[in-house]
Amino acid sequence: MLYSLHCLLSLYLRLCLSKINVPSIYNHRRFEEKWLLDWERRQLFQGRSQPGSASRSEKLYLLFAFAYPSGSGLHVGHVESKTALDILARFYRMNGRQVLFPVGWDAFGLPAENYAIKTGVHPAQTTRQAIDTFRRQIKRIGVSYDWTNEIATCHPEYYRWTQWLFLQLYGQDLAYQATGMVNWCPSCQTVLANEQVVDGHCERCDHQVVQREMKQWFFRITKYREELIGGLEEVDWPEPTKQQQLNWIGKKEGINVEYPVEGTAATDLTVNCFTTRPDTNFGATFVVVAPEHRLARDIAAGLVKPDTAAVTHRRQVSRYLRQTERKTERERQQEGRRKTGVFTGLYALNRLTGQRMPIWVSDFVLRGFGTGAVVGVPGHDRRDFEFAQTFKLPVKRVVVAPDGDGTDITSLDQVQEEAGVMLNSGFLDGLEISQAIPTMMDYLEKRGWGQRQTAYRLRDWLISRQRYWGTPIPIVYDPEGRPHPVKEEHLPWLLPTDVDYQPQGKPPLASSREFIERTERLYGPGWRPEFDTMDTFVDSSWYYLRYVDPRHPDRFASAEQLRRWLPVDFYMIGPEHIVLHLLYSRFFTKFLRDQGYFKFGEPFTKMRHQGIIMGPDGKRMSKSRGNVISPDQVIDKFGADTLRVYEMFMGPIETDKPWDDSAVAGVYRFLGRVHDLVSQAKAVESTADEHPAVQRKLHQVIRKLSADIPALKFNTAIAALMELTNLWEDVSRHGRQAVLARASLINFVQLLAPLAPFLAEELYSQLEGEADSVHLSDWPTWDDRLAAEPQVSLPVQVNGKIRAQLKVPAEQLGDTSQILEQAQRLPAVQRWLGGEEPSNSIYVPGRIVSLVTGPVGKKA
RNA sequence: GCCGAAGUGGCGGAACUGGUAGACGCGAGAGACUUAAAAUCUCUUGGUGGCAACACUGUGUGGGUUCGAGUCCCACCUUCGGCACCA
Repeated sequence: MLYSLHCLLSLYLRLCLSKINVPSIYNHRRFEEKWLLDWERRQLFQGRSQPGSASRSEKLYLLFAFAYPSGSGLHVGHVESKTALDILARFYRMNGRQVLFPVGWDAFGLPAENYAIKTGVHPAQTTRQAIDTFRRQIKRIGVSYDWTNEIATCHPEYYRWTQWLFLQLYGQDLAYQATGMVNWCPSCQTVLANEQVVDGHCERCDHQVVQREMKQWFFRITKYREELIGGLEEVDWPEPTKQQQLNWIGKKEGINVEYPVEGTAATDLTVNCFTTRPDTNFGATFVVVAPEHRLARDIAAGLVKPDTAAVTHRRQVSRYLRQTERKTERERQQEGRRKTGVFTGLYALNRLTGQRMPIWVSDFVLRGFGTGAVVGVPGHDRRDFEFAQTFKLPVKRVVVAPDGDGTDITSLDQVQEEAGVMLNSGFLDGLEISQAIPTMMDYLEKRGWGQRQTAYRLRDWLISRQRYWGTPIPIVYDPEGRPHPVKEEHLPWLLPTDVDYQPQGKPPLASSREFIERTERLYGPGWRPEFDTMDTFVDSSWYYLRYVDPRHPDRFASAEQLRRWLPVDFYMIGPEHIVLHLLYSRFFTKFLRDQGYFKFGEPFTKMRHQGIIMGPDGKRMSKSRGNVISPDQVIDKFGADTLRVYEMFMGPIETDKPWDDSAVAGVYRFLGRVHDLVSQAKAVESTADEHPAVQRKLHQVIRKLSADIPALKFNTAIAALMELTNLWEDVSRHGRQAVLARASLINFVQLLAPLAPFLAEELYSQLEGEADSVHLSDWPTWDDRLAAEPQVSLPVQVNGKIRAQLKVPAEQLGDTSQILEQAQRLPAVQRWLGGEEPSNSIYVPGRIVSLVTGPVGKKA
């Protein structure tokens, strides 16, 4: 019964379908899975040497940002950039390049550990599950990764080299221990990374985070700060990204000016202030030091005593230091720009003016930048002005603003920071700021009052984390507490498994008996391991090196493979959170180069960013908003090719764009038409018999895709394919009439291959049989002569407005005088010229004709 | 506040080096097929006026350069990212 009903239905359907023009027989389910298994079985993209013509020599290393396998799986935003890179990989393979396209997981990290604290499930288990999910989802979208060489940072075979890298840095004194301020959550009893501090509160328990001083491990990245600036000139990166790196390094040229300190019995006391604007020093009226500054501490400790009211000042300063120390991040943020501070009772002598400048302590001065002391020029620095206003300190004008305002400065908007001419400044009077700065620097240096100095914002990298799920720091302490490197033969220095990762106020590793016993067994009684693990940025900032030789047992990668593949030719990475990762990666690269492991100093030759795919509501996709689109849903309904082509068609890869369900259906329709068109196409005998317009379009499209794909302009590439399809359909009256030769049908399918690899493979197998793969075929070539339009329609402007079109055969496009004459004779042009002779005639070959009446050189 | 990016139809977007603004897709409207719906196909689709030919107008705002400006210059407005007392 059911069966006969089904038969009737399908018969009916077939009858209906035969009546309408294009019976859509495209069904992705029939073949996507099949080709996936086929590619895997034939190991099409595995290993680092693909089969193919002998010309496959030039290497191409394509790198996708290291992915953290989160528990919630992939969403369609991840698909975009993976697909983009996969298109490049497939395109370049077809173009004879030797392609390295590896995959791996940034598998250590907090989410898995937090989940473990909540549920008790071991992070290794959740991580493995998450990776399995990611792998399955990525395979489904047809990304041609080399899966046999997959890596994960949580595998001992990976992290032994992370530890090795630490030891190399340690050996060169670039890894060191120091006391530093860290974010401490009193409720969770643990240190938090900066990213875990949201609005001054703990990300997990919402408790206020406090600053706490702890002994920590640092990497001396600042050693490379100049090279990290200079190297940016060598690379092809988006300018804003370079700018962000520069801002982060924050190089500032200035001068340290030394002021004698007065008002105390000590005679040789000075205070050293860093400034980029010594030109305004005639306008300096006070000095401020950071609470951590030595002078402030000495006063609080009673080591430096002001001549007058010494006890009061000491008491006030030490109270202020205690207050600021106790301040939470939140309190500082809430304070905003409101200024606090106390007078020390001491004065700095401004030797330019002979004036005594009161020395204050205030926490708006940062200890980590410059000298931790600044000279206050309230007339020409907004911050200094606010401080002067709060504490009623004098304001003096030494620059006339470009608008000529030379009156007393009484409001913030009068504070002139940028441009102007000096006054009330002795020998600087009348000079522009830009000239006054070097003049003053020379003057101060000549007298020994100051010394030119460069300041940087970049600090050394704090890598210690009191966390479980990370790479153990390969350090052991002797019974006296002195650190020693773990011996290389003891690597990998395994992460213990018998730990209690509930927060207890000490690092989770401290709870492992095995870890301590292991250390004592290998190093002696009383020895203890380092209990901290490394920042996961350490793991993820050298992975691109391991990728070239992921199974090498004795080195992080062999010299041969490093030489062969690096540097990375193209890096695709999101625009957010890139500053640190890129700085760290570049730092490691420069370090290992200096150790002689390779020659290059910049790891990523070319880099581009992908945008964010927003939900259908135009907002960022998130679980709580309920606007997350999963690739699995889309693939189930429309197939992986539709998902890929749609995402590439949405717009430029680097911009943010919203998801649109009905546009997805549009792409599905397009692929359906392509499928039907090709699979039903009858071929003409030879390319000589092809329909000229379709043939021309095909060659134009081959040319366009050959340029658009390497330029990542996938949206216009797909539009071109649609145009070709539309034309082909029109001309062939929907697939019934042969218009192209077999060779051209194959070319069309090849154009499709990088973008819609499943459909292309299916159609290719119909045309060529199943023995070959379209993905191993050679990218089609075009013929410029066949692509040329035989006739061009030239717009003709009269006085700047288009009034007519002139049809010109292609071979006559170079004949300027004839074209101008013909254009002038067009009826519409005659009408608009109104009988006048043009005073100016312009012909831009192949583009436009422009005729102008009236006086030459003037607008009509 | 500072640094950066971007503003084009109802929507996503296209436009080479200053040379026909709106390719391609979505949506919408009308029609064909159908008992009907869906699907599919055909046509129309920036705005205003006109039966039409056609004209005017139009790329955030206001100026400018040019035969010609979405594109270049100046000023401003808006939105989105990043940093945030960095001397």
